[in-house]
Amino acid sequence: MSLRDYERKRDFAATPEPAPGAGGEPGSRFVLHRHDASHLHYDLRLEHGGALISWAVPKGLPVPHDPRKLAVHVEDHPVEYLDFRGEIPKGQYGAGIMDIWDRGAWEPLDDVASGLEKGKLTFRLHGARVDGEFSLVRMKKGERQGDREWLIILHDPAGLNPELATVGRAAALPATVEPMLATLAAGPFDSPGYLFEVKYDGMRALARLDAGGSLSIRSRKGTEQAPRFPELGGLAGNFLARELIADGEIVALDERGVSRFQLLQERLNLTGEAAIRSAAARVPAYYFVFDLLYLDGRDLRDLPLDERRGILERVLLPHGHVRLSEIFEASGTAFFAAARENGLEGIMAKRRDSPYRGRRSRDWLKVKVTREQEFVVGGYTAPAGTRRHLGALLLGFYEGDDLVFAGSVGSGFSEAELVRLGELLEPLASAEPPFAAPPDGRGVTWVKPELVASVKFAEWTREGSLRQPVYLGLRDDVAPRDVVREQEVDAPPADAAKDRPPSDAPSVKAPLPPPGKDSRRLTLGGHVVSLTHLRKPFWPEEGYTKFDLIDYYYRVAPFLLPHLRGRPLTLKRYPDGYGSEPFFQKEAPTETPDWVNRVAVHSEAKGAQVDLIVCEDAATLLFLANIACISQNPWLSRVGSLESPDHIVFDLDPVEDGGFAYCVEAALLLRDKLASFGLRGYPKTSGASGLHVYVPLKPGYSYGQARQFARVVAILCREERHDLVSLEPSVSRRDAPVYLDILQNARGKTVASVYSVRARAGAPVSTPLAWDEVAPGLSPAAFSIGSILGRLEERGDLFSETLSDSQDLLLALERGEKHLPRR
DNA sequence: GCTTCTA
DNA sequence: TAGAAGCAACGCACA
DNA sequence: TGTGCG
Ligand SMILES: [Mn+2]
Ligand SMILES: [Mn+2]
Repeated sequence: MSLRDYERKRDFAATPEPAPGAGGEPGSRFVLHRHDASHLHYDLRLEHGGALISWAVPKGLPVPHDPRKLAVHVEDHPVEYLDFRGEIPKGQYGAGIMDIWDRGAWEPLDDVASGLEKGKLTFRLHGARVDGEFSLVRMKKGERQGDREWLIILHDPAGLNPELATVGRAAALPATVEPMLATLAAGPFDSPGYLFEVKYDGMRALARLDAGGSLSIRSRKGTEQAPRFPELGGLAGNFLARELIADGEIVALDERGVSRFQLLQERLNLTGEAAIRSAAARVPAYYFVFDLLYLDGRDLRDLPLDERRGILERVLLPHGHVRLSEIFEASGTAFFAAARENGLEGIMAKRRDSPYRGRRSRDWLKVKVTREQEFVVGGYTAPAGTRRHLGALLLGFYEGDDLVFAGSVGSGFSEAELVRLGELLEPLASAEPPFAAPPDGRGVTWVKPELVASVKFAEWTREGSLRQPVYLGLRDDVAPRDVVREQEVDAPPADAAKDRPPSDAPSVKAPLPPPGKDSRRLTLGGHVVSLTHLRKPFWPEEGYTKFDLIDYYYRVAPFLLPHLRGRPLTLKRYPDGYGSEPFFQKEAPTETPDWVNRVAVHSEAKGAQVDLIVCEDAATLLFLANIACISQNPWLSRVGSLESPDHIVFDLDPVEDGGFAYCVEAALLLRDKLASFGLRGYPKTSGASGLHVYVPLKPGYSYGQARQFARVVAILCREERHDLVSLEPSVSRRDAPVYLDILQNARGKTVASVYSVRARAGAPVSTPLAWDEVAPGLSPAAFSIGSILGRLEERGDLFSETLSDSQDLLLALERGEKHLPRR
């Protein structure tokens, strides 16, 4: 079928629908339109042979309970229709609102041409909402509508995922929202608790799309930007959403693809549609989206950043002028170095667990390559020599109600900019200096503090003025009263949860609803996790099922994830429950969803790189629980510094069953030995039979160094209590009731993490302890999936300091020397 | 628990 | 088509 | 260089 029918039915002067165009590269995309015309229906369009083969699907896609639905074959549409959404005016063909319900790639499972001919086409849709196998089958001739009636049949009923409708909390679309602002950080840092992102150099903007399709794009100051950027008018076509609020940065890109505010400037001082259109052609703007605050009836702002980002990636289809911000998961320092090399302005570091708050926050940090910030223009000096219009701008920032003088900037102006500044400043002239403590006023024209300029500079002098300032441009998206001196804060500790008011402290999640069936699909952070065999007994004596294991990990995730992030895992799987034969697995199995993070590690045996799973989010944790990983077994080091452990582990195992009380005694001995080096150890039950004591380390020690130090401490313990502590790896030669194992401090070795469930009777959990709990009477069985959540709610994460209390071994050795026994 | 190989 | 196999593998310490 | 250990 050619596009002739399509063209014949439409008047392109009257409908916003696209006229057939060049077509572009051939592909195999599909779109499912929701078409609110005389009857609400859906239109499925499959890209093939330079056009879209189209079916009207009156009752929508087939669903599990109704897997066969009518589809009416209609005229081919041009490929430009893939992106189309809008209102077709009354009187036109197909009048009504056309919206994109899903789209993506389709994959024919047999030959398309012959399938169309024969009347049977089987294919998969890989959309953002739908991922499943379907057939289109032509019904027998002779019925009404000739041979236009087909059936669309769903083959795998697991295919559809409406779960995004329950993320966040129900709320009406807010009329306005305040943007979350970042705090300046002193320098780059590494922390698995943070997401690192390109810092775009442009104009911050919140985009709001309502159910009627109208788009508003607001600057930080709240002024409407949409008319300035007609190329962003199609933003709705980039989102699988009917209503949304997104946060991002409008930028102009240089030839290397780097955003530069100076380029965007050309777009900011225009009036008149024609001028805007021609500037848009010369300097196109792009909107880089980095956050999603609202989606189709759900307010997402209280969700952690990780989850918001996951949902954003799921509903945003980056193309054209709307893009997704670039992030970097692992090392902030490495990313910063790369950013500097590539001429970026800097990087952002955002706490993964932070909610979106409409104010300046330390949860978002910016690390700048060059120092640059906004200043209020408070006056200008007369030109000298050949310079015209003005010499320098006098700059200030607000401290409370006072405008504080910060120096003058006299370079960075083009001739045209001098002219423009002269025109803008003249009417603002004022007899009174705006500064609270004005500098020498000779030759200065004071102005009302209304203009805001962006200025780059080398540093602040001790007197509080700018060294080597360079003018970058005016910006009208920042209110003068919001201009303050940006104060640097120190890089946060590696711990995501320390130095943090309790408002954002983790809390136990509400339980998942109990399973009605044996399987279920759950959407978490925009990822769909398939949960299976939910009613399989995993602890038959206690009546715990696999669902109970999954539910436990779901609820404990806010506490556990900070301890897992960045660490490769060794999987130990018990498909038939805690008493069954487990098997180990390192390489991510083929069925691992593609959204699960991995790190490539060289495998000696395979002589190749092997992808190990790194658990960064709750969805991954539930995937692991579903494949019967009862405990989580992370490395002692993290992605980015895999050769360098961030803690030492002392593993205290009772040599004989029931020897836990000896472990308690040995742990107290160990604590004292560590204290003699000035070190703090953090105890937890292993959950199985013994205790673990962690000593968090400063970055940079090798596994060998960590182990060597652990050995020194272990030997001191043994020397003091031959009768209590054995260091003997050989089981048969242990001559004391506790084996103090330091050999786990090696690359690739793992220890059951804190909050891990153990494959033991009663489903015990590895539980952090306060030292005063490490005392006679302590029982590891007291902490289990049935009992630990209350404790967590009450006491918080007693292990959070293992992520921040990094200790220096050289210092420890110096301090310990005086306590060492004489040889 | 799930994929892939083998009979 | 049912059933079985596979799914770590490396560093360390001591002999 | 091999074996036990985790
Ligand atoms: Mn239609
Ligand atoms: Mn142990």
